[in-house]
Amino acid sequence: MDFETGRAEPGGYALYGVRHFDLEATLDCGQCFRWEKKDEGAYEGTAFGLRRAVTQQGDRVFFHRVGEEEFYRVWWDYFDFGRDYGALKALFATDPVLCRAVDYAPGIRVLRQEGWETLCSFILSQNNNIKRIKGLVDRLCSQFGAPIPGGRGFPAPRRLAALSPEELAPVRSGFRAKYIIDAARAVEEGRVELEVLPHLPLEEARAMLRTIHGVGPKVAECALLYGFGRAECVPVDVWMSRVLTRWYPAGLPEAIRPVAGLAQQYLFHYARMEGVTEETLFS
DNA sequence: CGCCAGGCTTCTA
DNA sequence: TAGAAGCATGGC
Repeated sequence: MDFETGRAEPGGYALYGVRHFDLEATLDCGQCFRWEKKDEGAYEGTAFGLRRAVTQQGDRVFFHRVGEEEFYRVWWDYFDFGRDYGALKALFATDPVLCRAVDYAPGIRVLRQEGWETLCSFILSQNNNIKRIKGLVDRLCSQFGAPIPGGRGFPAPRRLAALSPEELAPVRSGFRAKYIIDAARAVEEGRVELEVLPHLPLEEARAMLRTIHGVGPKVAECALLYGFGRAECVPVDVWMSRVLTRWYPAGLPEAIRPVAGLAQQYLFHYARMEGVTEETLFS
């Protein structure tokens, strides 16, 4: 397990002896869009209808205004504590390129986010950068999400299915508005069953998601990996495409394929590291 | 196949 | 500081 002890303390729930966990790298590597770093260094965000703050100092992670019950019901899963990242990284260490990528950002974890929110967020993400995606998700929630203590939750499919593109215009999502509406209607009408996506044979899960207008291969892989727990899914953007072409022309090693999506997260972050150009990276 | 569509951020001159 | 590039998908 990736922490030694957890205990309720005044004001929240604390983990001690946390390993393979870098809050900043995890929340800032393009997999989630509803967390912001506050001035005091805390990350404040919303997931599963809960607005919370999390801080990390070394190997201590503190969940503000969280009790033990909520930690194990919500945040344990969200931060992927059910997975042994020590074992994962031992596997990745067998591959020289992955070894370097993991060393570059050893505390990255792949979050287990809510499926519907993840699907919508990655529909909005297409042809966009992280800063703008955060703005779009924020406006979508503040205008259509149900009130929760301290903010708004992510709008339910039923709420969005009833909207027209004109009503979604204040979100300023451009041509993606009609995609969000189709996704919401697909869920409402039962054309897409979110509950089965974690268990369906992978090709069927992909095909089901791609019946939604505006969901292509990249968005489908993102939703399955980040929102439906499908660790074998690999979103291939322009950076991952370069990584795969240069270092894995025959594909990722067999042993890594069941967790290829997690490998992807380290490789993607490494490939995009600051100050590195295509020439230095691929020389 | 190639091009364009919202709109915004980031990169480049 | 202006202008260009980039982004993922679908429609033509």
